[in-house]
Amino acid sequence: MVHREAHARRPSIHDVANSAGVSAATVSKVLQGVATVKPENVQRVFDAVELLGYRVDPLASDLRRAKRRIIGAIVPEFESEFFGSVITQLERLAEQRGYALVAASSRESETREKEILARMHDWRVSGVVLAPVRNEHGPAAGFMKKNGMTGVLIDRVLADDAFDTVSADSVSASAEVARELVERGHRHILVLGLGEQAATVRARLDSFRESALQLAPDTRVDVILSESDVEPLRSSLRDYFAKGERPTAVYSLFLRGTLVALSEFRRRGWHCPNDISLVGFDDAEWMQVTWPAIAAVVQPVRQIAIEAMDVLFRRIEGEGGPPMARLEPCKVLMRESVGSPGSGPHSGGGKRQ
Amino acid sequence: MVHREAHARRPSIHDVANSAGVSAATVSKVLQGVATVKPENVQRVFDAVELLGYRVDPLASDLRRAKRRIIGAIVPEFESEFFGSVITQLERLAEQRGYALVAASSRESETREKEILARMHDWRVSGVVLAPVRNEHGPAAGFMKKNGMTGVLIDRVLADDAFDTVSADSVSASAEVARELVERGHRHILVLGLGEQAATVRARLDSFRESALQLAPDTRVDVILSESDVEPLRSSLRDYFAKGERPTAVYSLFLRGTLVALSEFRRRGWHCPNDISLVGFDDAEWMQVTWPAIAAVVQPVRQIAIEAMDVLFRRIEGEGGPPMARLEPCKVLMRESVGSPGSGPHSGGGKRQ
DNA sequence: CAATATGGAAAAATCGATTTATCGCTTGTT
DNA sequence: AACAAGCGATAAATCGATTTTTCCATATTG
Repeated sequence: MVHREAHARRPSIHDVANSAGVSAATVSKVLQGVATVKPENVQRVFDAVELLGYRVDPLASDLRRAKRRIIGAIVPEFESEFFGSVITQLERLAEQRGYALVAASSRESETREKEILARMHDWRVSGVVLAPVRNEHGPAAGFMKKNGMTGVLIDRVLADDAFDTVSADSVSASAEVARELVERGHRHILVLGLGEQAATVRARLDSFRESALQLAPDTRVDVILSESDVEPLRSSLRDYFAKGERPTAVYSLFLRGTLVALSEFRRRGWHCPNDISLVGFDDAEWMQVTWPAIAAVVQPVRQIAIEAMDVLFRRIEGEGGPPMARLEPCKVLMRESVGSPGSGPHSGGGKRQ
Repeated sequence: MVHREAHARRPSIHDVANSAGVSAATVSKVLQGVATVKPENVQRVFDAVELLGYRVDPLASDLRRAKRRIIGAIVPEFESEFFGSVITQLERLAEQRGYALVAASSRESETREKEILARMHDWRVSGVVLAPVRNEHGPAAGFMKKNGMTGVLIDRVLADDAFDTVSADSVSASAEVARELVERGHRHILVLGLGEQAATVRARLDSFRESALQLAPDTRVDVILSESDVEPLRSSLRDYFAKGERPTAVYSLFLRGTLVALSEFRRRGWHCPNDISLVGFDDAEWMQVTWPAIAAVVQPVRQIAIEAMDVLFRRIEGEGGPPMARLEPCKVLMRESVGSPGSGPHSGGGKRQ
């Protein structure tokens, strides 16, 4: 009985109107809950909707309404746990407000980032949550500003004078990591960072160094800045160790750095935490099950998403005022990969001189 | 000079028409490359487009065209590397064909899966790539069939009589894992599977068992089927070991199982591969850098995405014929977590009796 | 009882495009 | 010179909704 409907055209509001014996305008009003419709007609419309299995076409609807109930989200990649959960949370929050989330990945390219943004502008999205590849000054942000788009920048950003920003308070977290390491006796620490996002990385770095030096002025902090690709990173690290450098701890400011550090340790036969300690910025599910469990700074993903959506919707609803820069606190989980220096075979034997 | 444009309404095709001194129809034709327009007018239109910064509204355009150039993608979660790359690839392929990809996550809920599908139907997407939470017989697939949507099912599916399917050839891969383990001397193997996706898991299991028994009839294959949540899985595994079971190898059919197995080993002080060997279905970036590197079955993500999009677009373009079921070959990477049994302290001491 | 107010619904305009039908003008044919 | 054909372009219809305007009854008022 329902069979022949399978391939028929979907019913439009006019089909419903015909079936109910009223005008399309009345159907629209009923579905939007306008009160000035006779109860009898309301019933007829609902019956017709039921009978035909009608559902409004949100895109056609939005076309007339001028603003589209779509939020765009742009992240550098889908593959990571972090951005994966960011998208999940944003999706949840957008849907809660009756908006659809359209997600896209810039694949770590600023050019693509701008193209995607242009496409979202074509789609007339109501707002955009952008996790920029690099920082808040990229071409994408420029595009948004130029075209008067409303948007929020998250993650790899500092305070900005054009957009609201929400990010993890990696500065405080880095200070805390410094404290944890120094208190355990580490005085020679290597920090791994991404060279591309100058300002944010610098902030973390400065915070880390300052905090470490304040607690123990004789602390030596080495820094390797690299790209996100595995290979260049790996070779910088290899060169560094080949020079004979023997830090007692490594703090990686990004996930892939943690991974590469770990694999370099492995290649050299060093074990955490006996030979060297390791802390990574950004947590991952595997870190707590490997041996040793890897210490990590956990970003408040959920909170970042909530705040971002919150401020975004306030702007969409027309709230004015200067851009706000939110920093959400991180949690620092000191797991087994961190210990005191000097207990392992390698650091015991050949102390840095 | 561009300042006051910032907050103005976006130019429509009529604005371009006015500016160029032609009709909207002509503008449309020029932008679509229809040849029957005087070169002079073509130029005027392009100039006006340039001047106003006009871009077509793809949604309004699609409204008239009847079919929308949108592909929907539904995956159980965004957080995993696997589905993350699936989405990335699908996005790439859709864009290549001039379509936009709209991705959503079902968050491992069949109810939500169906709701999302309904929403995509509301959006009048041209096609859907669905990675079902459970299998090809869920309510979502039913919905698609009932509403005559064109779609491809991927990942957790077997051949289906209503939809094209593309998935990793986990059956052959499982047989290969069985061979690798048996050849190394393993005769007591524990397999961890997800209980929810009965058919697919059963297929892998049967293939594994059959292959193992054929090579060594005295092989014992234990099975634990669990949900995807960490805790129930962990406790089943714990109970199993508490009973005194001492398999020499574990083959986990899903990523989280691998993770949990690893953490249980750790808790008990067992090391891979000396005390027990471990192979996981599904590879992850961290697996090759931890110690030991974890052996894994690598799914052909890229190939799955390519084939899925390929058949999807053929169907969109109207190609008929019976549904096809594609299986893409996996790669089995035997890393350090796999060895021969009987060399480690625990298995050497208390052999299973 | 005529004039006005009002409630409810239909008709028409609109959103931003595409597509079809139509029209005016030039050119070619006889 | 008259008519058909063809080219280019425009007007109008359309997609599926929402919103504004109009309209017809009935109810209220003077």
